[in-house]
Amino acid sequence: MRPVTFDRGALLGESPEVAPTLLNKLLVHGACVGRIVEVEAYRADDPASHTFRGETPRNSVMFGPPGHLYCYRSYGIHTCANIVTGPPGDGAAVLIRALVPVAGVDEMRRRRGRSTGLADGPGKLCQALGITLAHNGVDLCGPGPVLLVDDGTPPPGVPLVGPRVGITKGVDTPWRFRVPQ
DNA sequence: GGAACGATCTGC
DNA sequence: CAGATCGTTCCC
Repeated sequence: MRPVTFDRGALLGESPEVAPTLLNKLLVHGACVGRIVEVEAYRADDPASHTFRGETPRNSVMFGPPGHLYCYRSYGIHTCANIVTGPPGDGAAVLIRALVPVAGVDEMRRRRGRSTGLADGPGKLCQALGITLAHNGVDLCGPGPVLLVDDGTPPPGVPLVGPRVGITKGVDTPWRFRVPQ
């Protein structure tokens, strides 16, 4: 199958159901391409979500249409990237937690200042791909600088499932999904 | 107006 | 294991 930008309609379901279907899709910025291998689901009725207490200037993109990129600053230092899911008004998204580098590895190494551990964390992958807060709100279904691409690789039949990490509320909700191995 | 708290990463 | 580092949110 020829690589195509992701079908926005496939993002309209509930965040925890959509999240595992995003595994093995490609995130593209310029020459840099990474395969999504770990994600977490967040939604508005979820105390761990940025949207739990309603819309604010920071999280407004999460209340917009699906297929857009929600970027935020974490711990005052890192940028993290989410794919907005559900219909407008839902306040749901899928956090991209890890990528496997596919192309543009030299550029990723240069941005990261190291040769390994390029994109195995939500802050690391944004640095590797050059995703910043300036990309908040861009349409991943195109046209735009950052794209979500389906190259025909299916998601794993049985993803690894577990609790989300780095949060203090909703810690028992198993909405973290990974490609096995 | 101010203080507390992170959906993290790195180096010690 | 603790420091870095700063925007967002909430409370006074």
